[in-house]
Amino acid sequence: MPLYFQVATRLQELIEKGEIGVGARIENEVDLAERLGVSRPTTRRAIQYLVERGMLVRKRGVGTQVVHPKVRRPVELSSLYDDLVAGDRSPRTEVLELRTMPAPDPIAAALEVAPGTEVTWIERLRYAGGEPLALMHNAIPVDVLRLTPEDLASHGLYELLRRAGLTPRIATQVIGARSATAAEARILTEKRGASLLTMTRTAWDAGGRALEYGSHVYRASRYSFELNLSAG
Amino acid sequence: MPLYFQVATRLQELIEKGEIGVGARIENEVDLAERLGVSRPTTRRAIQYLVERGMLVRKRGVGTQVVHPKVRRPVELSSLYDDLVAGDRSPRTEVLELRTMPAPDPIAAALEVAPGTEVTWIERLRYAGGEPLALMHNAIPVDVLRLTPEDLASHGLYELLRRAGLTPRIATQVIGARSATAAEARILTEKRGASLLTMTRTAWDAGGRALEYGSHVYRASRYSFELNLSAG
DNA sequence: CTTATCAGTTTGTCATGACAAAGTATTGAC
DNA sequence: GTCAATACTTTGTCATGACAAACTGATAAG
Repeated sequence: MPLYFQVATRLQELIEKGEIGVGARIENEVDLAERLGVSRPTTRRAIQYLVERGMLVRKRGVGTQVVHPKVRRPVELSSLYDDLVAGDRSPRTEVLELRTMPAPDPIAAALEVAPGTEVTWIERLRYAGGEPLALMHNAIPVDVLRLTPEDLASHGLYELLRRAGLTPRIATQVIGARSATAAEARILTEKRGASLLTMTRTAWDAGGRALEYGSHVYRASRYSFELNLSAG
Repeated sequence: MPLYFQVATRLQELIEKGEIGVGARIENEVDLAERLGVSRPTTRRAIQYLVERGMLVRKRGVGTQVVHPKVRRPVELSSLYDDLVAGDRSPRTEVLELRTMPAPDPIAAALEVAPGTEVTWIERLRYAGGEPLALMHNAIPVDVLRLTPEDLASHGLYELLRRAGLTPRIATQVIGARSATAAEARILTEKRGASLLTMTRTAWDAGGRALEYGSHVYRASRYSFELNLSAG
C-alpha cells in the first residue's frame, strides 16, 4: 500500500471519527510532512486525494479545511444489480431473451462499431424485494464476451464483464422519462401510462473498446438515480 | 498558465486533431519530458490530467495510450440555464413566486440548517425555444444570498451565485420520474398524467455551507440528463 | 479613522534524482 | 518446439530543494 494512501487513510479516519471537526483547519503541509516523517509531495498527494473526494478544501495562503466528515463518492460505474446487492434488496433476474444478431444501426452507432456487427441481444426483467423493478435491454459485441442465460440469471452483467477481465472505464448515460407502453406496463405490473425512468448507456473499457450498450426502463415509483457531484 | 497545463493542452490538441490516433501509444514520459524541456513530474501531471478526462490510459510497463479523441467531460455542476445558453436554445425565465419564509423541515434537513431558518423560496418557469420546459422550485438561505425577481428573470441561479462569489463545489442529486399533476400539466402545457423528470439537488460551497436546495420537474418529452462517467 | 504598504504564512508549481513494480520481449535450456 | 528464466522498457512512488502566488494581519501614512 503506497505511503500517500496510508497518510490519506489516516487523515480520513481522524475526520470521520470527528477528531478533526468540520470547519477546522488541518496542520499545514510542511509541518505535517515533517511530523509524519514523509516528504511534502507525499503529504500533498494524500491531501489531494481527500480534496477530490470532497472532504477537504485547500486555499492558497490560508490552509486546508475540513468541509465534510464523510466521503462523498463520485458517480460510480456500477450496475443496478450491484447496487441492489449492496442495498440488501435481494435482486433476482429473469432472462426473457438472449440471442445473437447483427446490431441495428442505432445500436452499432452507440457502440461505435460497424453496422451489422454481431452482438448478443439480451432482454431481462430485474426483480427486487419480490417485485419487478426494471426491464433491461443490452447489446454486447460477441467478440467482447459470450454469455449464457445461466450466468445472467444469477449475476449482474457488470460482474460477468469484470470476471472476464473486462473493466468498464468510461461511460455515457442519458437519463430520461416516458410513459409505459401497454406491454411494458403489463410486464412491470404498472398501470398503463405509468411514468418510467429510462436510461441508455454505452460503456468502454480502458482500451477504448465499447463493451456494452444498454437501454433500460425502471419503474419510477420504485427507483431513482442518486448522484454525487464535485467540481474542480 | 502553469507549465503542466500548457503541456496537457498541447497534447490534447494533437489528439483532437487526430495527429495521434486512437489506440496509438504516446511517447514515454522520460523522453517526452526531455524533448519538451520540462521535468518528468510536470509531464506526468499533464498526462494525469488527460487520463482523468478519459482521453488517455496508462499501463505500467506498457505505456500510455489514446483511448478517445475527445474530452469526456465529467458530470458538471452547472444549471439548466447555462446548459441551454450553451446549446443555443434561447432560454427565458418567468418568476412565478419569490418570497422569504422559514424553511419547512424537509428542506431545512436537505440544506443541513436549523429548522425554521429563513430562506428565499422561488418558483420559476423556464422556457426554451418559446416553449415551457421546466418548473423549478428553489430555496436559498437568506444569509447566503438575497435575490430580486429582476436578477432571476435574466440570469441563471448559478450565475447569480457565482457573481456573488459563491461557487458550488459539491452537490447531491436525485433524479426520478412521476406523472404530472393537473396543475403541473397546465403550466407546462402537457397532457394530464404526462411523464415528468424530477430532480432534487442540494449544493454546497467550498466551505461546506449549503447554498441551494432545488426541486425541479422537467417535461420528459423535451429534456433528458446526459452524464459522462469515468471510473478510477 | 481609513487606507495603503509590507511582512509572514501557506499552498501551488517545478526541477532533479532514485528506486520499485509491472508488463514485454528475448534468450536459453530441455 | 515449448517453457522458463532473464533483461529491458515504462509507469508508479518517494525524497529533497527551491521559488512563486495568494491570502492574512500588522504597521505606517494620510
